[in-house]
Amino acid sequence: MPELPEIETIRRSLAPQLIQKTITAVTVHDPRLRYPIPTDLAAILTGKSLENIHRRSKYLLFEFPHGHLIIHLGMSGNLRILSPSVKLRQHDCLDLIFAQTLCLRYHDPRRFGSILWTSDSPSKHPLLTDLGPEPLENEFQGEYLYRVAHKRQKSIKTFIMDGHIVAGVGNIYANEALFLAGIRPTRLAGQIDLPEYQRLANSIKQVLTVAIAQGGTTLRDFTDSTGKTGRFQQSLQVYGRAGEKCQQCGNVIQQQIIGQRSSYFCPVCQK
DNA sequence: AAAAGGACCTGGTGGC
DNA sequence: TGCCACCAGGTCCTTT
Repeated sequence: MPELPEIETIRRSLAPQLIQKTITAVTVHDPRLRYPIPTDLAAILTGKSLENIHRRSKYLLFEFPHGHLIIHLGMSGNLRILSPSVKLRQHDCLDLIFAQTLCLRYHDPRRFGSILWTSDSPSKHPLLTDLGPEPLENEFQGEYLYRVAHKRQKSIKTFIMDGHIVAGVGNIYANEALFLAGIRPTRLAGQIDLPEYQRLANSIKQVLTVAIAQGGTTLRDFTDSTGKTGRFQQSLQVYGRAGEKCQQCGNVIQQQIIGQRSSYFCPVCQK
């Protein structure tokens, strides 16, 4: 479901409601995610106060005095804040009750998500330690992409969707950023020059920044923790628009599978 | 080392 | 209406 802007939107909707509140109950309804939810989560969290919520790539990091709860939503996960009396639905996996009144409920039909606990620095967790730079940080620039792409033979689209190269760019925003930069998604990463990479890095920053400002992209079911949908789908230039006219030049948007993922581009605007 | 493909899951949609 | 194939916002693991 969610890429960086959607996770950031969720983080921002959760933070004001939950920070500084104490967990009064924890219930694991169904531990079957990509990795099983720790069975001792209630013992770990009950009575602890949430100090902050951070984001790294598509991971949400819930900071407690003695460690971090790491949550990844996979393809179909979502987090809602509900009254604890709201009835469970199928695929509800976990309830965290804050201050006896707020229920943070994790729901995930496809069960590709993860809920992990670490008492160490989250950046040292095996799933996070090898992640690439955050695209909205200053260290992420075209020069960096150009350097790490040296002699790489994979498509540029697959390359920027690799979280070990740059964190948080998924299928929607990879397509959109390549359109904005005027780069064909099938080009090989090692054959793109420095000026193009500078354009691409700036396009990634721009598309993610605007998407966050719009509350993310709702294709079918994304909402923030209060149930609000995103608005960025109205700004999509190529994703999901195969057969429609390019809004820049009028030519027909093409669709092609690249690295097993649907890809969309304008054959005129993207060289 | 890097690339390609499979694997993990369920649900919605469109075709027949 | 029913059945089936295909598709989906992610990412890890195995094989080549």
